[in-house]
Amino acid sequence: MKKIKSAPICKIEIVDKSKVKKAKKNLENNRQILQMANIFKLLGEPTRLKIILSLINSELCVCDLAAAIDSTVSSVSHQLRLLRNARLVKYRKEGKMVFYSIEDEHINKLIEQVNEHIEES
Amino acid sequence: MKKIKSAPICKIEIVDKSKVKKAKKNLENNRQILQMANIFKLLGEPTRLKIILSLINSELCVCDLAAAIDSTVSSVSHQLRLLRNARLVKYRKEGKMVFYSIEDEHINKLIEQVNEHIEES
DNA sequence: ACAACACTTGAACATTTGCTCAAATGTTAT
DNA sequence: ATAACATTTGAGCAAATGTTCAAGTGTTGT
Repeated sequence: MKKIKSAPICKIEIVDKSKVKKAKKNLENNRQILQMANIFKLLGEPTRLKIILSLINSELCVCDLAAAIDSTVSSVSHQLRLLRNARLVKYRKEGKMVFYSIEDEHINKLIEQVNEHIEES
Repeated sequence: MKKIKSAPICKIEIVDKSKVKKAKKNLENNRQILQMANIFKLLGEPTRLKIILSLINSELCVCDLAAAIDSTVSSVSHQLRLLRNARLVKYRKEGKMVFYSIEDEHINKLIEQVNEHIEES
């Protein structure tokens, strides 16, 4: 049943070649995977997640965001830049103030999904 | 000259107190937020995300997983432990081999949601 | 023009974290 | 019992990352 060929990384052979092949099919689009990982990573930091959660109800200026999540304006601004770049939040300028809000409702659905997962454990 | 208007964290006052209050309401359950962030963080690393994506079609043993994502058995095993702890994957022992699979379908839905977000940019 | 303000940005620092290597565990076969 | 094997685990290290502090940008009001 098992075949013996020269070992690549593991010492053992691949156990089920067809399953590995199928699995690799899901990994073909590497650029997309990195993009997905980046979105998840951004939501995976408490500070940034709190920013997102704060923005679910309404837009907020940077200072109010800092107050809401109990952080500093500088730290929040740094994180907002990352969220902006990934199009998780958008902003609107009004005089010297900048109001941030959530870019689209996929984010809200992501939050809901994760909550469902958590509530079951 | 300096101007002191009862400065809290920012020098400025909170601009919209009611909105900040609402925002804070979403942050009350800190334990839950940390749990959510942890799930996102786990999916936010390319290696781990690839593991999850590989497991979408079928269960795989550790060695085949390593082959699928082009990594080492040790590295994969380390990451699997984290995914196991967060109940993102489950496992089944068969002799000296261990087969991993996805714990529940919320994970698949998370992946779908993120893809929808990406496809729009 | 000047100062105050809301926000952004860069650099330095400490912490976190993923990978590698080596050793350990537990299972199966001889 | 010994050997081979699939997987796990711990320590060490380099790279990534979040926060802080200070300086910079652009806008408003005097």
